[in-house]
Formats: sequence, structure tokens, C-alpha cells
Amino acid sequence: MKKEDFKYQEDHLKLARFAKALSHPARLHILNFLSCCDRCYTGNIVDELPIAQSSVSQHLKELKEAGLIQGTIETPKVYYCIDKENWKLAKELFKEFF
Amino acid sequence: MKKEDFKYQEDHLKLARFAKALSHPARLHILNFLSCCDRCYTGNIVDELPIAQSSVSQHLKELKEAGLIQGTIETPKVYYCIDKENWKLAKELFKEFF
DNA sequence: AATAATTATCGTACATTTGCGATGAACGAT
DNA sequence: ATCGTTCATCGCAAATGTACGATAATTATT
Repeated sequence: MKKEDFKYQEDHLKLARFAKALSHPARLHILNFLSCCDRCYTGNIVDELPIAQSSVSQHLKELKEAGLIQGTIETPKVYYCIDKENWKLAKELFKEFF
Repeated sequence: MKKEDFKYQEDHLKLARFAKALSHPARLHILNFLSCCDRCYTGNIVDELPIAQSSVSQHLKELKEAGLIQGTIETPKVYYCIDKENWKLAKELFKEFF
């Protein structure tokens, strides 16, 4: 097979994206926190972590883009929670991989 | 709790390292390949991937440093295989996390 | 000794990630 | 209208990741 034609498996691409989202302890902490507290806003998460608010916001953005969390505006706060559908998908992909 | 004193959980640090190792499709492909073929050398892996030999070597190094694979020199080749102990640990950490 | 085979490492280029402070946007309360 | 609260985004700096070609290291073969 020619190198040019090679395509990574779709499952591997998806799994790599999830793994990347999980590859920082702050993001693991956020997910862990959200899975306990069910529903909480940015401020609570900032208080949970040793980094600046802007940095937390960036991590939240990445988790959201990876599909692992959802944000809901309730002005002036934003509530976050686990995206259960993608969470399940990620869980299954990891399980299948190992 | 003061920000200075915050420490990430040991499990999260370990899991983040494993996740980082899994965060690239080439490395997932390598691990998948190794789990099938049990034991094979660098050349086989290079043939499996669309990237240069030096790049593959770099990915192998990262997987080795993450503890997920082991290399055995059988000059002039190097055989690689899954590090079963850490593989199991990673599997359990992911399972526990989800 | 010279060559070939196999793999790791080096140097380089470019992109991405991580973190911070400052600023902006939205809105409720005064 | 102004202020305070809450959160996201911007701009920057430093570090890390990804890929490549070239080169080095090791050793078996000629």
C-alpha cells in the first residue's frame, strides 16, 4: 500500500481526539468534578483548580470541542455538565481498544 | 485551599500520561498492530504507517517512555511488544475513570 | 576493510498547547 | 447610567509535539 493512500481508521481518529482531551490532569479533574456534581458553573471549577480563570475557560472550551461536556448559559453564569452521549461513546471506544 | 498547595491526584497524573500517549492515531495504530502481531520489529511498523521511519521511531520512543511498549534488541533489529503490566494498569485507570 | 541492513538520534521547521494578564460582552442590581 | 459579577476571548511568551532528511551506531556479510 502506498503511503499516500493510507488513511487512519475512523475509530482511531475519534479515539485519538478523546485521548487528547483527556491528556491533561486539569481536564481530568474537571470531568471528574462534573461527573460528581452533575451540574455546576465555571466559577466552581475555577475554585477547584490551581490555574487562572482564563486557563480554565480554555480547558472547558477544549472539552466542549471534544464533545465531552456541554455548556448552558444562565446569565450571567454558565453551567456545565457531562455530554452523556459522547461520554458513552468515548467509554466504549476505550473499552474496545484495550 | 490555596492555589499554591493544590496537587493533582496521582491517578489523574498517570491517566493523563497514558491518554497523551494514546492521543495520536499513528500511536494507536502501532499499539493495535502490536496487540495483534504480538511481536514485530520497527521495519514492520514503518511499513504499516504513512510517515517517515524517523517519525515512527519517535512515536515508538514516546510509547516506550509512557510504558506502553517494550523494545528488545536483536541486532540489527529491534523487536517491540506491548508492556502487558502497564497496559493492564492503563486499562484499569480508564475503566475506573469512566 | 568495505558494504549493506536496521534502527536511533540530531537538527530543523512549523504547528499546537499551556498559561497568564488584560480586555470585552452580557446582564442584574443600584 | 454606572457598577459589579461572571465568563469568554485576545495577545503574548514559553514549552511541547510532529514530521522530515541527514547522519550515526551497531553488527552481519562479503
